[in-house]
Amino acid sequence: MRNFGNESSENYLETILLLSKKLPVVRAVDIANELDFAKPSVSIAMKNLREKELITFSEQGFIYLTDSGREIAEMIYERHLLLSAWLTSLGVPEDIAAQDACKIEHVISKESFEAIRKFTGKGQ
Amino acid sequence: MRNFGNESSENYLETILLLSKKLPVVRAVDIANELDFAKPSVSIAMKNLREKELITFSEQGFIYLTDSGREIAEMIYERHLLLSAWLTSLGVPEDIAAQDACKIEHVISKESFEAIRKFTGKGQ
DNA sequence: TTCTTTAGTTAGTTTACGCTAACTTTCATT
DNA sequence: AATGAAAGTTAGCGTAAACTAACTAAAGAA
Repeated sequence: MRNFGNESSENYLETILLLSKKLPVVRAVDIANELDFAKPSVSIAMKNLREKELITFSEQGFIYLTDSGREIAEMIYERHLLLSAWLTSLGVPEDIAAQDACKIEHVISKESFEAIRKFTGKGQ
Repeated sequence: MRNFGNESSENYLETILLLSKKLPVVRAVDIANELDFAKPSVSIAMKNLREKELITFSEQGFIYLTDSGREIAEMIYERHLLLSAWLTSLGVPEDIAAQDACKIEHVISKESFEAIRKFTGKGQ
């Protein structure tokens, strides 16, 4: 039952990807606002992500995904989109579907996700 | 992203229900063996569950679900069975389906679970 | 130029939830 | 009766990940 540490990191990476689609640059404070976390929480999380080489900082402190960070972020984001679309198609209200997708996306196996993808026919 | 404390408790309650179907009585050590946790971890978890009035202890130290504990345990167990059957039906290997169900069952909303149940037609 | 706001960091706290080491109690066997 | 295994508990540790308080540094406005 113990947290193995991936979930929180995955969530930050996904949020960075999301914000990079909406904003010209991503700063720690943007992430804090998006996730409704305190600034120091984000600051420390970014330090950890940088140590794991999943993000880099520009001179001005802007945050960018590395290749490996982007790979994780895109995987999670894809899961998020597919899972929430799927739940919505089953009649779950959009906001609840999104919330659930946000949880499931971090715990589901590759195998199960691929099975759902094939099943929903939204493959590749 | 913080753990709000339910997941671990739910898992213990589900395990107690499961063991009560297999064994004449359930002891802390049986739970420790089933979950592959150390005895003190279970001891402390049981103290917490008792404080929340989700289990009781007999004189001999046997563990029983209260009505509210059983309600949670049965809800989670039902989710487990349905989710793993569903994933298996999509072609996910049984052990992986069971593992995933074990995670998803704790984070999915009532709404989404009911939607899946209706969809799979195994409802009520 | 000085003052204020904004962004980021550092230090230290909290809660959850695993763990080991070491203790007691009970019970069975020699 | 003594030994030893099994069950449970207590005390204390470690880690993850959030938090607040309080600092620095940069940038804009009076």
